[in-house]
Amino acid sequence: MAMDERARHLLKSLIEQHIANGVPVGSRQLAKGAGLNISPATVRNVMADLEDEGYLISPHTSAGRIPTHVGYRFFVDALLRVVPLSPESHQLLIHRLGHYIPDTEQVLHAATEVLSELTHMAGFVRVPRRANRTLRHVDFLALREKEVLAIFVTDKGDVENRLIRTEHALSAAELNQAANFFNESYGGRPLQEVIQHLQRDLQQSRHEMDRILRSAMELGEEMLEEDQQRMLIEGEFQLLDLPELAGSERLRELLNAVRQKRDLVHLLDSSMRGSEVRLFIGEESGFAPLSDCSVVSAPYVVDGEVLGVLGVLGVIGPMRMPYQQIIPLVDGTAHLLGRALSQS
Amino acid sequence: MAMDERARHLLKSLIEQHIANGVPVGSRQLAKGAGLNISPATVRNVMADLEDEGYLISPHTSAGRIPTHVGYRFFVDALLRVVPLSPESHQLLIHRLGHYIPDTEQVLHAATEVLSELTHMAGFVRVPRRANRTLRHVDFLALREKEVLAIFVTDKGDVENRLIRTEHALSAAELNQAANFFNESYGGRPLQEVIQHLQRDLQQSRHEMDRILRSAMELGEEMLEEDQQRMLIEGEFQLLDLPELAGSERLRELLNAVRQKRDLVHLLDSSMRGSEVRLFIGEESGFAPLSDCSVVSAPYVVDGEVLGVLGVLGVIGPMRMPYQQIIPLVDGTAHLLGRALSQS
DNA sequence: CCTTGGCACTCAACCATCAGGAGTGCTAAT
DNA sequence: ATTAGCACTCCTGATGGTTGAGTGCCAAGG
Repeated sequence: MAMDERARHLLKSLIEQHIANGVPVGSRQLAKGAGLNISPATVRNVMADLEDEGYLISPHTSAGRIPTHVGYRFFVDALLRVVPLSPESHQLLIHRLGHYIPDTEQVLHAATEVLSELTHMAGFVRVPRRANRTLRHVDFLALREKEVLAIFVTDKGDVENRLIRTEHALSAAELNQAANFFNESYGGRPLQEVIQHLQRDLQQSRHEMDRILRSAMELGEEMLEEDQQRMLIEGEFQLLDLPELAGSERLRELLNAVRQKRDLVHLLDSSMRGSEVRLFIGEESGFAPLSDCSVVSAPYVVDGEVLGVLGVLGVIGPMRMPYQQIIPLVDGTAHLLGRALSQS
Repeated sequence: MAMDERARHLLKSLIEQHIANGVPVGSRQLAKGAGLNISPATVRNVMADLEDEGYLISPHTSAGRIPTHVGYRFFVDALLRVVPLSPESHQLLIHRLGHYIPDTEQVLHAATEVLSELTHMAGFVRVPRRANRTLRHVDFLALREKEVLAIFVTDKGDVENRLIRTEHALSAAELNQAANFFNESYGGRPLQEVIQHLQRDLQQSRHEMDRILRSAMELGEEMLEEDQQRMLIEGEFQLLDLPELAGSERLRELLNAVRQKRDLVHLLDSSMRGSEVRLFIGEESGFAPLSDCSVVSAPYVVDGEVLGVLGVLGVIGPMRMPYQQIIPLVDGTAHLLGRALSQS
């Protein structure tokens, strides 16, 4: 059964009130706040219906009603009118992300921080996948007697390094030769391809220099793996003073879960397809510690949609969050971050 | 006035009981627990004296007594007998830090984690100062049209990189030449010296290539500065379920302070001189958010005392912590970490 | 049929009261 | 100097009544 126009209005008003105050909303309050000229009794009838249909729930007999996650979902899908970003927020965003900063890390960090600051919730930025990186340059340096430092550089400017122990001392000349070989054979080729090649070629080889190459290959693998997992999070502590979560146990779990990041990363990667803001409200995330929270995420695109690189960012907060403002904020941040990382 | 032998014993017993249970200790309890054959009334007299002298305090009229930070200080200085590390803990330490891992970051991380795990408190490791690093190698790579990636490597295997925008496109040959010049002029020289030199030489120059060198110099400066501030912290959340801090406000402050790290770093650097475990109990740290906490820290030495490198590590927890076990644990971790980082 | 006032009912929150227990300080006797 | 005894304080938990917000249902009125 389709919902009554009036019922929709009341639901909307109820959720807005609850978002604003955080307390359950009663019929008297709602009747007044909704601006319709109807009595609390009528409102009660409507509320009872909404409860039957799963949009509302009553914490206990004599305490108004609060939205369920189904209610919130209906609210954001059908009732919510997103407001444009406030000028101050927009200014701040531009100021922090609007101009070119060459260091990727720094930009990602700035984005995480600004999300957390403006929303007073936990902000996160998933480090973009760079599956299509190509190898730009490799160096092998002899640091001490039997230690070689391998340095990998990709065309995107990612640099990764690792110390490798060797069984015999290797001369600078030998290492140079190996690096040259590496650069000539693999320079400019996709990292993934490089690794596959190496994996085949070095299968049985036992030569010392090949051991170095193999270690180097492992390093390359790490580079691909690592950013599979990386995610910046800022402002988790803001979650500490959300009254709805304040009760001990769940909060600990949540913070730990956020710290672990693993499942979170999973959840978010699924939301990377598509180019719109996405919401996970309460249980919708299918991830227990987040049952009381909502996640608002948006993918961002670096260097064009086709060959480009994708990432996700967003915020984690209570279900009761001001979606009208949070959504455009997350959206705007995603656009700006994408642009900041794209500029050549 | 020197403290009575019996008073000392009672103070010791009281603090031990309080550390074990977390609740204020009354005269009856204490009389029983101390093993002396005296009545609660006598104990009360002694306790009253100890309170007058500032070692104890009574939360309210009819609730036993708890130690003040002065009491704890006297306890650890004069009464505490440190027990040797438990075999299990020792095993775990050895397992996690006992063998050589070439990657410094990884070792530091492992140490932080193991501190937090074994103590159930927040563990931290201050990244060692490497003021005496020398420059090992420099690379300049043209990534895109007008972007140069500068890579610095020190003799200790630290690698740092930064993207530099240039006004004109520079050829690979030009960059190579610059890098060669750099490596030949400065390779093997202390980083600090390199920077000073560059600062003098590049003062007025406006040539594009010199701009790159100047950017490179700034990168070098960052390398020196950065690890001035760096510190790893793990397990802050463990502090969440300390009943004594559970009360909201202070905890938020503490977590934020820990997050900021700045003042903490200050505090710890002061404790780096000397080679022993050091304790800051409650207000002693002179750092408000830590008023309810104790910090147990120990310096660690990498590559020998004279030319070596110094760092600090330790834990942050409630004043009421089992010092007898925490102290040797922090001490042991410091030794092992020092050794793990020293092995060639 | 929808709306509304009325009414009985429920329940959390607040408050006061009370008993019990732990602990203290003081005093007087040993 | 030690200790038993005692009066006193204060926290804690249980009990119970009151209040106020809110509900559900019903019956009357548009």
